[in-house]
Amino acid sequence: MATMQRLQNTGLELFYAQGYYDTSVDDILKKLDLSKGAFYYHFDSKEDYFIQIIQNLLARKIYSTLIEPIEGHDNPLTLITNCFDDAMETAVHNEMDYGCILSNFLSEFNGKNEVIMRHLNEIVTVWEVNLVTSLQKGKFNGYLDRHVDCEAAATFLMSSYFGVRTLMTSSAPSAKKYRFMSQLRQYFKSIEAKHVNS
Amino acid sequence: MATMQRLQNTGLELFYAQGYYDTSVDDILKKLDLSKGAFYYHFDSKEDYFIQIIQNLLARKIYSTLIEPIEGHDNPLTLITNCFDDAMETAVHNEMDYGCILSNFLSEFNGKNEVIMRHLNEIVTVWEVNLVTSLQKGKFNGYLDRHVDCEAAATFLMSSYFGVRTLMTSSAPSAKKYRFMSQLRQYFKSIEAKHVNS
DNA sequence: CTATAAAAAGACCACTTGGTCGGATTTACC
DNA sequence: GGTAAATCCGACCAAGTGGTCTTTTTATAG
Repeated sequence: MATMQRLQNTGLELFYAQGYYDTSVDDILKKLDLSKGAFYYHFDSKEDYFIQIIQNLLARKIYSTLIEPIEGHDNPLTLITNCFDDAMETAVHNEMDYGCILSNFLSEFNGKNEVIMRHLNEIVTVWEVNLVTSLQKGKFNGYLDRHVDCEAAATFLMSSYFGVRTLMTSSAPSAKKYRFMSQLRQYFKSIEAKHVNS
Repeated sequence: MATMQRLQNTGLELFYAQGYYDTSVDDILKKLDLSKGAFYYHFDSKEDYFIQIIQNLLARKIYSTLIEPIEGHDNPLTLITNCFDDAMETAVHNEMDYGCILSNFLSEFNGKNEVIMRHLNEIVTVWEVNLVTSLQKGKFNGYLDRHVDCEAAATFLMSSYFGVRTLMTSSAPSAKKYRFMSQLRQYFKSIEAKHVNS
């Protein structure tokens, strides 16, 4: 694999595990047995390096785990339920789970680095837009109650997901997941279309 | 005010705004016009310093804003609604809002410092216990539906609050708050007691 | 084989980090 | 006033930080 790819991959790994400010360029270089020269040949600075990681790796990761799974014409509530369940199940079985990458970076850079924040917020917006669209389509297709505020629902869903991933890291992730999912279903039941059929 | 108090106060301030690892002892000392000697006379280390801040300031702060307001014999759903609304309203009007302190620290120290994590988790647990108790009492008093899983509801509430506070920092905090609250009420409507009266 | 550029090495730099320590200065108390 | 303890100062240290720069290796095309 090309040096640049390896640098980005282990960069994301370490930044996720230790945070951006607590991970030095030397840490990454040591792990890959590379030199300063190799690093600064490919990247202008640590910040430039991180931004490229965001765009190349983080954005795709969020897309494949949180956005792509909810695209489709089925009931969005079902899709979202399964999507969250899958994502959390992966976290439960991951011994090195440190919460939602995106959420962690948001709180790490908030108020400290505007440039990086813009890139992170872009990803958040993409997720939000896709969620809203999915919910609106679901409403149009008769899965959701007509009175549901889709923007509000999207915000609520994103919030709860970010939060539960943080909470899962503190203790008993499996129990947290189970409890969260039960209440998510409860919430979904309250916004799904009341079937006036039969 | 005593030096030790000043150190702890501005310490919490800076750690909240810039994060623990990106705030140096010198930063704090410079802001207070104090010397290294003063600092290390009062505290053994930066970590010891932070732990004392957690126990003396953070714990009280969480208690007064998130725990104490939901104690009482009224409808817990109303109390929680008002509590969250107040906390978020304060954040909206705070130009220097960086999200929920507790949530931020959790994601910063997760997987990096077990000692500090234990102290943070303790606060989380206290919050959780109080929420569960409050909900159970509400169920007993006929405010909540009999089938509600109070532990699960507490996890869900904590998650969503942590998450929305993170989301609020990225953009449009006021809108995020409004949307969040509307869906929180929606959720609460689904777990409140179905009044079979009249 | 050779010329040329891409890629990587690693010594080096100025600066910051958490932490130490001997001494100076306040403060409290007899 | 004297004295002892509490408080604080600030020079100093080793280890690390992001970043630069010259040199060497490696690949590639003629």
